[in-house]
Amino acid sequence: MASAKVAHILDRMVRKFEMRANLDETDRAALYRLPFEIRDVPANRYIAREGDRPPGATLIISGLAYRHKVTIDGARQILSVHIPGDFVDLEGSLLRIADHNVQSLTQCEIAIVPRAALVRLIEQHAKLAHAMWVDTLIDGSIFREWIVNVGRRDARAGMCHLLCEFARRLKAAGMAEDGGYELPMTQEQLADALGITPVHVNRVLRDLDREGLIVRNKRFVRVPSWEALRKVAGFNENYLHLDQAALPAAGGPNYQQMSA
Amino acid sequence: MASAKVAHILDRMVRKFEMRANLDETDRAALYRLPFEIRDVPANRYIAREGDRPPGATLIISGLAYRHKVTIDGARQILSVHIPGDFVDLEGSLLRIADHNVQSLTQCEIAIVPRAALVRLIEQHAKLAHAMWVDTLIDGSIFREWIVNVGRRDARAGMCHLLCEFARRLKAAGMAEDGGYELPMTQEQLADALGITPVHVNRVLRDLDREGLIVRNKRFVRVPSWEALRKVAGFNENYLHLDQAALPAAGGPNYQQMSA
DNA sequence: CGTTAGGTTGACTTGATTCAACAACAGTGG
DNA sequence: CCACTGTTGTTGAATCAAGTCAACCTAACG
Repeated sequence: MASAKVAHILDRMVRKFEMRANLDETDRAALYRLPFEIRDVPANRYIAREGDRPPGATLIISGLAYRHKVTIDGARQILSVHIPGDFVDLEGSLLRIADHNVQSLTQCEIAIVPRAALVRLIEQHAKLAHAMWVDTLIDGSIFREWIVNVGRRDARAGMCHLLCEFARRLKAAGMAEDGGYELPMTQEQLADALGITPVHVNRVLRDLDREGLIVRNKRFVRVPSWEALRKVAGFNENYLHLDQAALPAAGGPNYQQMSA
Repeated sequence: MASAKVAHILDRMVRKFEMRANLDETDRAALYRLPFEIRDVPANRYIAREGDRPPGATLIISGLAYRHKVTIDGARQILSVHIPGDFVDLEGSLLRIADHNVQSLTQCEIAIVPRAALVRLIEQHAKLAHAMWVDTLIDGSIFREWIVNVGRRDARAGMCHLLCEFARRLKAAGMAEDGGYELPMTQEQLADALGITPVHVNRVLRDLDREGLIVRNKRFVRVPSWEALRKVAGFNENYLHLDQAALPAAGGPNYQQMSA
């Protein structure tokens, strides 16, 4: 396929799904043939709202976005942060109703894929459906880790864990160097991700800085020792399933070994 | 199919997946033809362990089970509670490695479905794969609500929310009357689900009881006014997606209306 | 009938919140 | 170019929700 040779706006997404299942050339071509509409979104705009039934699924092309919910008394909880290549509301297309909000974190380019096209795609390409399902499973795994992060880690450990997760995911996406990265969130957003107050975020970051666990320069965070940070966080990256290569088909070459 | 006529051990699971996609007779038959091995599990036993690669997926036939993770310093966080008809570790079969533990809450009957059979099933029955995927999406939605529950609700509201969720899910599964239900967890387990201490759980329950929001008799919880409890919890059941009927196929009768 | 798991309560401590003030900075418009 | 404005970040002091520690109670069970 010619489209695979030149840089394409859907490349990141395709590359991700290639890691989630054994796609063949037909699958890849179908992905590249998906219709979509590109939209530029300024920072902090709603992309989908709880209760909505959006017209299509949203794919992040560039920039970052996050999911969140707001409690009855107005407190916000951030649920996840998404990077280019992520679909942020498959739920909206496959479930009846969106159960959470999606908002742009930075300025974003997004692609809206009409629900009809997406549904057809997964009906006609079992491997792609499988890849997306696996993606949903990994999302679930990350949600679980976040439950632990807000439920059972104190602010300090929780913050370090969040920093480790960002680092690892941004690096895997080729968006961060080893030395550190641009933290894409305000302290208020960090607070809403950790289930604490912005004031406390500030104090925790200050203390981490004083201890030398991180070095801040504006929003750029340099980490002198990942080992030290991971230790404070109790960070184990298994839950990100970054190694998730495609599973062999039933009866395939690795199959015996796996069921043993 | 004869097997659909008499009570069958897989009925609950089949009924659930029927709600998740438009299954046809072939799909249903394939589900009933799944090979499995029944196992009796006493309360509080590990069913799967973090880091494991279990030989198959575990389906709960009777009893309750829960997922949990343990932090580096030994604190436990419960991630979800599962009822009969739920697969509790599809992750184990579709991802490389289990990222959390699964334990029986009460005495359980479980069915172990060999990974091979499951993989074949989803390769040969796109609708079943779709149903399971939708199920994974709903699991994800519940995880998100739990992030909110531990992150942004105080102990009192969190407890009420948990009580509402159990009530609603148990009722949907025909396992609770309107008046109340047998709370299946110890106070320590409730604490681990809410990210607080057992002592505090005790005090919160005592206060709710004193206020008349709940009436306790051993572990049986009677709720005089669901309305009142929902209000304290800020409970909105959307996230459970209980109405999740099967989505129409692309081009099906409801399709126009939906993409409009 | 002792043993153990689960539940209950009080006294004290602590991690995090609240409130309030102020500093740094970017963008905007006169 | 500078004053004005809003957002983000920073800090101290007081307060509070939840944690800790420790004692004791109750029911189930071999």
